[in-house]
Amino acid sequence: MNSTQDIRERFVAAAGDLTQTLGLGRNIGQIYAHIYLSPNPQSLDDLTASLEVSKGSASMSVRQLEQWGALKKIWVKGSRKDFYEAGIEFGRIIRRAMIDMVGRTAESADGLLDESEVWLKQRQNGKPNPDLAFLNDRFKHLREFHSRAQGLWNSPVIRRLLK
Amino acid sequence: MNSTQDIRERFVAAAGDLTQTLGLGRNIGQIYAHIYLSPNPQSLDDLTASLEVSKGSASMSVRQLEQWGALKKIWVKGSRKDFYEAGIEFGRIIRRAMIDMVGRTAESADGLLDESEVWLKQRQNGKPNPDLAFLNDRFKHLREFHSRAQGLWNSPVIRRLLK
DNA sequence: TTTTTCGTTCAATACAAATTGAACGTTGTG
DNA sequence: CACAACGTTCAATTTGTATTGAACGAAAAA
Repeated sequence: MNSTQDIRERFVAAAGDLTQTLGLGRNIGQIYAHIYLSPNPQSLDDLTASLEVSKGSASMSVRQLEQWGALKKIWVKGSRKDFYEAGIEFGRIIRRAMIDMVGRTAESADGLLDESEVWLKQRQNGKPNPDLAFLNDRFKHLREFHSRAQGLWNSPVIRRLLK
Repeated sequence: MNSTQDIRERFVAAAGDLTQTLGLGRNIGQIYAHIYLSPNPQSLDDLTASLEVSKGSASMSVRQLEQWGALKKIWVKGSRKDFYEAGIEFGRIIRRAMIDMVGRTAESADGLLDESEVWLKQRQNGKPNPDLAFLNDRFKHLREFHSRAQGLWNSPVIRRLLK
């Protein structure tokens, strides 16, 4: 490694790989890493120049990162461009990103569980049914884990990190 | 919903959607959900019949789920097929899956951080350099979060859930 | 032995999502 | 006014990866 620029590029690449494996694209990670390691606020054109991404992609990525609190828009007098600097509260950022990504799907799964348990209760009057009993066990097990996970998510320990 | 089979199918679909948005394919979620909700151990052929997936895909998905402890191979006398039943320790499963997926990438990022800090220290002798100082701050910030995250990951609260 | 029944592999394919870039609306500028 | 400098949008394209299916090897059955 010869210059600070080399370090930056390696971090940008690493962050890109990370967000890639996480299912977000490469640009998200690269753009955030670049701005996080830049002393000065960066404009869209800075991004398209430093990283090699299209302006459209930069615009969309920046907006998403902004929604997660990962970037903040900065006013710079004398220029009518939008500049961005990095938010550094990783915990809050991660929390918002997770909610944004799996939130809807998870909630829909929760709803299905509720619905299924109601349906099951309505059918548990008559003669004993092994199949219904088995499903009932599974749903109970799901509920227990869901409850524990919910509790953990709201626990002080987690809140301290993801605050 | 008219029968237990309908419920199963809806859960299979929901699980497929969930693993899809998580970046794993649909099959992983569908296969696990199907076996989780099946009173009897299931063979590869059962899977290709119930869900509509190829045998190759079922074989690979089952192996991955097995590595995460999400499925256990069961011997059934009289048949030379492999049968599987569901592991129900979600916490352990999730933990293993996370390590398996982001582990390598995260470790490589850790290594880069170590490497960069060493490099930075070597250059911090001479005259004060604002650029180096800024990078130093960022690395320090990264280290702090990394340390907190590491601590949380190994905390009793988390271990209780992901055990 | 030959034949069938398994599970596995991997190159080809299909699919979903990320990325592009041209066209557009808006707002400042000369 | 016309023109330039922005950021945004979205259909088209590219990219990454999940999924397929034919070919294969192993092991039991006939």
